[in-house]
Amino acid sequence: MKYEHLLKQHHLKATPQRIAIIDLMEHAGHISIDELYRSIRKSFSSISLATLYKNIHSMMEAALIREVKIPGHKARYEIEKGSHTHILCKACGDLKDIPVDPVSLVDSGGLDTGRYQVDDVSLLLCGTCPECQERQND
Amino acid sequence: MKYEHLLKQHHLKATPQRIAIIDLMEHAGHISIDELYRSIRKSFSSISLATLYKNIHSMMEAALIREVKIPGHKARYEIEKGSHTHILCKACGDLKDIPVDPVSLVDSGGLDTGRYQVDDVSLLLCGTCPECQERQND
DNA sequence: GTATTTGCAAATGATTTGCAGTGCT
DNA sequence: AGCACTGCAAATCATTTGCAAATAC
Repeated sequence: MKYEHLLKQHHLKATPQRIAIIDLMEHAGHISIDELYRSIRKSFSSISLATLYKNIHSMMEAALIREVKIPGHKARYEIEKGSHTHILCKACGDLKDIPVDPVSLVDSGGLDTGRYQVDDVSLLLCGTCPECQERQND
Repeated sequence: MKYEHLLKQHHLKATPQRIAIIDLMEHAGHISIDELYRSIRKSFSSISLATLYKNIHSMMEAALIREVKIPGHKARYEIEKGSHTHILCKACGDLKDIPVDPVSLVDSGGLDTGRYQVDDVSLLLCGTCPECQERQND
């Protein structure tokens, strides 16, 4: 199983609980703790919230997943997969990825970062998705 | 008093508590609820945490302040003053503004936002500040 | 004068912790 | 076998709420 390998790469034991977490996260894209809890219980009814929290924590330490924080929303989590941009619909709350590397955008924009050594950039666009735009025209 | 005017512009009553909150926020730049609470009590010892929460909430609704969320940190709040960029030092947690408008950066970068209607952009750089870089060279 | 705001205390919600038992490697 | 992980319950921390008294306009 591929997730087993992914976990071991990051020096974490491959428990069924962790595999289920990664599996759901992979398919949901971005997911909050309580969405994760509700979904995971459908296939793994004995899992506890504490286990979820502990694993989210250790997987973040191991840099296997990443926390995405958005004003006005709960934190969501995504599998770490290189620098990309997020776009949020303020109306329906949907969050999507855009395959644009913010690092190169900042570099090409010639942004002056003073004497800071910058190693990570996050970019979030907020607006209205096509579906919600239509809905608002009623 | 200028803050009184600012509050009324946003249709909020100018109470001493609110003026003190804005005053501190203006000077601190970005501040979390509990930093705010600890600081504000020095000059306004009777203020309650509930009042702080209620006011942060109404000032956000009135778009007088803005919430800044950062992975691994508590939310901080800043006075709303046009689009700008944030830079965070991972080592000391210090957060600064950079006078660069992310909207124009995105526009000039020709980023494809599909059929989204984008009206707000936030950009966060993470790295190490000059002071912490030196400290790490010991 | 009226509607809003404040501060308290209690309620709720979110996250963390300790520990005994279980399971991965 | 040994150490890390799980699940439970309890502890802690963060935020919200209800309400009576105070205050802005």
